[in-house]
Amino acid sequence: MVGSENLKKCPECGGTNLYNDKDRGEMICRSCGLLIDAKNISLGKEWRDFEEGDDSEMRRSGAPTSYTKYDMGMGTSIGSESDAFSLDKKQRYKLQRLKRWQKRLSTVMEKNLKIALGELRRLSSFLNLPTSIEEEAGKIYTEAVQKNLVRGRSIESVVAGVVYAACRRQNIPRTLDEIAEASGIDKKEIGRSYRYITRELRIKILPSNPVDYISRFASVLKYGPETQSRAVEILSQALSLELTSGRGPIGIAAAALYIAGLLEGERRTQRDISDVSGVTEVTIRNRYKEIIQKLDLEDEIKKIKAKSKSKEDVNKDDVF
DNA sequence: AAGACGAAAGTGGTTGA
DNA sequence: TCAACAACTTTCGTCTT
Repeated sequence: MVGSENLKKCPECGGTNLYNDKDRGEMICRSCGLLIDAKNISLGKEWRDFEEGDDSEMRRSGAPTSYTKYDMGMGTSIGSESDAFSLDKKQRYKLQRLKRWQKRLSTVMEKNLKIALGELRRLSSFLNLPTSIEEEAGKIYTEAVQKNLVRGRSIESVVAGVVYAACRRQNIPRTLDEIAEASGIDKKEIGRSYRYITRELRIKILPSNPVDYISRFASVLKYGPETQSRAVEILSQALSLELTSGRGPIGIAAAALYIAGLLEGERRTQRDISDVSGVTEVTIRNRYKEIIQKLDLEDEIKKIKAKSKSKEDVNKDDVF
């Protein structure tokens, strides 16, 4: 069973060496780096069994458990009627109390989870996130509810924060701005919930890698594949020179793209890049300056600017 | 006129006493 | 808990293309 994805061609370079990154829900051309189809949403875990022969391993009854179902597809209740007969008075009382507690807890929690998971579903489909992220976000949210971390803040803001965290965890970062726009929640509010939840649940999140932003920004800005790979190259050099420590990864990615655009003759204004990336022109300029200094690109850029200038002159001559 | 540049003041978060 | 601090933003004037 050869997947049909192998038959597709890259619209940019015509190459057939495509890489279907299921975790990210992205299709990437291996020869030119073009992001082909970001909406190619993966279904995450494959739980069906297509191997011939012994399929008993994979046979299931019922739906797969999922954190995006509020009770993971299962219900739990403490004790049954018949249990109580085998217990003495004291134990029976204890059991009753437990049952009452569970009922109260679970109804409050379930109500919360139902709303939250609905919102989560809406958000992640709006943002075109793969189900693996929805799963992880659901899992984190469930934990947060169990530890009473949602109290005092809106369900929506916590969901947004949790989605942000899940994206970061899977190295498919979305900017806070994007999530803010999709959820209608203030950026600061999302950041607050995000920090609170990750701190309280001790979720380890590595600082995001600027490279993770390149393909998305580049495709919105309609940069060609050469520019993209040039930007990645610039990034890795900047990374090894430790230009990046303590700096916001988005600003670095934006600057690398800006520089790559200059070098490859695909000029975009700082404003364009600023709009897409959500960092200001000032920050792009600052990173830009730092990077071209440390990478000795100043001369090269001067040359290119001079060249484009002389080209304009030539064009003027042509007119007359 | 639009884009690029940079100074100055303001914002929100982190850190360390 | 508070102040110092770094990164980033906002705003604005100036220079360049």
